[in-house]
This record gives sequence, structure tokens and C-alpha cells, in this order.
Amino acid sequence: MPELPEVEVVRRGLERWIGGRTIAGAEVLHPRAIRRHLAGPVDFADRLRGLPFAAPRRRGKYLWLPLGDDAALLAHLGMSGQLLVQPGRAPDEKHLRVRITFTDAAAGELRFVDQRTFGGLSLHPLLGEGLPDVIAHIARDPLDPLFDEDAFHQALRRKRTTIKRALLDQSLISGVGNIYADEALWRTRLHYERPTATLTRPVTTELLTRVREVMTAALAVGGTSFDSLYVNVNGESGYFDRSLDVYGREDEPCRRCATPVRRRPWMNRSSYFCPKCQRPPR
DNA sequence: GGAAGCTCCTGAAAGC
DNA sequence: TGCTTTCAGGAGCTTC
Repeated sequence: MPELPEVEVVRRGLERWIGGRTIAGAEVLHPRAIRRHLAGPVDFADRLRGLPFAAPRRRGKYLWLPLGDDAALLAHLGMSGQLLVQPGRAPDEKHLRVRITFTDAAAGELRFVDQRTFGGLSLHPLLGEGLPDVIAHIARDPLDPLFDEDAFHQALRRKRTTIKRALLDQSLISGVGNIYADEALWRTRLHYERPTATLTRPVTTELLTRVREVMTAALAVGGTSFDSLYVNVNGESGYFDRSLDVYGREDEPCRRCATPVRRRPWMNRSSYFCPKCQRPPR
């Protein structure tokens, strides 16, 4: 499942392989893939034709390819989205949703492949700081040098919610998904249902340190892949799943205290934690 | 207005 | 063997 490290791996691949290429055409094979482009597939293809891609940018789990100074192609990978750079002669993938070709045929094609169709592409105007308008509400991510730790802590203190919900709230901190939330909470010894209003500034600082730590480590090995659903632009998987401490390790011993890791249903998904290291709140 | 819950979707795995 | 159910989860939308 693509979170910040996986999206950053893809962004770097796009920068290397398609930055500066001029679009020859776009083909939408599944309308749901561009559902956030309200003007529809024909407009989507018409507006892309003839434009050059500038260097890709990212905020949290969103990445975008600027097209000149005032618009961009915005991408979100959702659960299973892949942006692949493929030779034009390569056979179509089973879940190929959008194909973008370039004037330089040697550059190959940019393909958006998405089995579960939670991801998508869309075109949007850019705001003053070069951010697509529809993601203006997305907070900076913890690897962004301009991420404001103090403002984040104050926001947590104001909220009447629990820490894992807050970590997944992209308007508070972006880029964190279910896997890295569980990993960072385990490293900080925080239970996922700890009320955010009870966090002290040192605890928030420690949590942010652990979030950055786990994301940086994942980025170094190409991200986390449990299956073929997350790959980089060349179709290769990452290796961080071998380094996960709690996520997906139900009944296996905690790597700190050997207590069996627990899994609890949580918000239509799962939370993994060590019942000894991460005591529930009173 | 803020917080919680629902929904979209596909295919692998589990259950019967 | 084959059918049905469960599970995975990001984020926009709806409900309370």
C-alpha cells in the first residue's frame, strides 16, 4: 500500500525517466481512473497533448507533474496504483487504466495501472506556491523541511480524537498510512487509542522522530511491498516488509519484549500493537 | 464545525 | 471442487 516512502520512490523514478518529455497523447481505458477530472476523458486527453512534463513534485501521498506554470497532472496511487514507464511494445497490463505516450518514442510510455481503482489521475490549476488547488488542504509531510512541529503538537492538543486517527488525518500530517502509523506508534510505545489531548510536547517530538525514522529506513530500501501491488516505475518491489516490527505480525513475538503481537479491528482495517509495550489508555 | 462512520473497488485467501 | 464470505485500506462524502 503506497505511503510516503513508496510515493517518493515513484516520484524519483518519474524524475529520472520522464521529466522534460513532451506528451504525444493520452488514452483513458477506464473512466474511474480519472473520476476526479470532472470534464471527462476527452478533455483529459485534449488538454495533455503537446505539453511537456516538468520535474515531478510530491506532498504526502500525492504527486504531480507540472505542465507549464499554471497546471499539473495530479496522481494518487490509492491502494494499488502503479505508474510504470514501459517500452511501447510491452503487452498491456491486465489493470491498465491510462496510457500516456511521448513525442520521443524512445522514452516509452507512462502507464497508470490500478487493480482496485482507488487511485487516479486528474488535471488541476496550480496555486501560488505550485500546489494543485485540490490538495491545498493536505498538510506538509514530516520529511518536509518546512513541517511545523510546534503547530502539529498544538493541533493534536486541540483535537478530541486518538493518536492513530490523527496520524492518518492528512490535513494534520501527510504521508502516513496504516502501516507506518502502527510502526511509529510501536517504536514510541504509544497505544493507538491514546487521546491526542494528553500528549506532551516531548512525546510528540519522539513520535515525529520515529515516524521520520521508519519512513527514511523504508525509503532507503525502496519502500514496503507485500505483493506485486506496489512497485516502482520499473516494476520492481521494495524490501521494507522484511523490517516491519509489528504490522502484519499477529501472534509473533514483539521484537522488544517477546509478548505476542495483537491485531485489533479498527476503522474497517487493522491495528497491530504489542499489549505490553503499548499499554491502552486508562 | 468537528468527529466518526460509510463507501467505493478487486482479487486472494479462507471457510464451508 | 466450487461457491460464498472476508479482508485489505485512502480519502471523499455523509451522518450525528
